[in-house]
Amino acid sequence: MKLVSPGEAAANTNDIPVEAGEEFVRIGEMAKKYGVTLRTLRFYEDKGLLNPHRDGSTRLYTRRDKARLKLILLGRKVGFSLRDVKQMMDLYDPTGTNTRQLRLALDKSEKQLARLQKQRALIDDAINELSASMTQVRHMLTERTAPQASAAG
Amino acid sequence: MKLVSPGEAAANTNDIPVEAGEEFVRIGEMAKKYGVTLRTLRFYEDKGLLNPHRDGSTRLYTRRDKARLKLILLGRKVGFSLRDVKQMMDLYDPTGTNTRQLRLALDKSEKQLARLQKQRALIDDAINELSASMTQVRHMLTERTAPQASAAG
DNA sequence: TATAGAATTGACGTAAACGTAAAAGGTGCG
DNA sequence: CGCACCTTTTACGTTTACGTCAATTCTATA
Repeated sequence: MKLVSPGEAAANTNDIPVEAGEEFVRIGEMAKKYGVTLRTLRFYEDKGLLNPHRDGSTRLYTRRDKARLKLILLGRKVGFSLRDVKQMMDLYDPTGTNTRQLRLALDKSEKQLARLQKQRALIDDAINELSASMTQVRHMLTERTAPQASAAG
Repeated sequence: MKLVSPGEAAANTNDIPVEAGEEFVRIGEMAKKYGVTLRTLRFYEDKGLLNPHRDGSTRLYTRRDKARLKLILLGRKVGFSLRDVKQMMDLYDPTGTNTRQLRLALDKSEKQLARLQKQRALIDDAINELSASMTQVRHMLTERTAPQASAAG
């Protein structure tokens, strides 16, 4: 199988397919296009999140893989683990309504949303405590008075 | 060295010191009092954050150790690493004004505050994105129409 | 004394998401 | 032809803060 001519923004010596319908991309361009490393793409594949075609041993990514990768990255952005993402994607059925998949996604999303809100609360707490102790420390730095138990060992 | 009579809220078979001035506490009570595990206390010691006395091989914690532990827990609460905490505590000098220590603490605190605020921003982003995609999914679940690229694989 | 509970050290395991090195195969360009 | 790149697989390393045994010892109490 032979690939076609070099693409647009490619720093690739090898051939790159940017032709018509079948759009094959190799790992290098794929990585650049989505701001991930080669290692990451191979890792995702190893975890069953991606399944690029092969030309011999060379990975060839299609827009299907791109869509999946987008989902993975979105999932990670909102705090899902790769396992969660995989679990949701594994339910995908191109022939159905994907009700089960959607329900699972919604379920996980609700839980994740709760986690995120809890996290935000924790961070707010931390910010407040930290600010308070910073005030303390500043006092101790300006006034040379009685030391509180704020930054001493 | 012999310890004294059992303490207040102790489920301890062994002796526990709750006498006058010198207040020695063993690892079990220490852990309960601060809501950490034995493993944690030993770990902190291993990392040089705590230095309890010893009765033979038995660790004996004083209020000095309690103060340090409080600081460690506060540090962790606001997101400092144990290394940071140690670095700050190592500068403690009971004979001086601890200016260096305080400055370092303030410095680290400012950076940590920035990190926390960045984190909060990220979490807010995540919450927004997640909420949006949840809305999408809900739509897809109620209407059986054209599937967007939101939860499909 | 037997037993239960507390303590000790040592050392491997865990989680997540890759990083990084190694050793090697393919390929176009000059 | 050979170099410069791209790619491959394998596999150990990293980070942080402990968890989880395991084997052993110490002590007090029944």
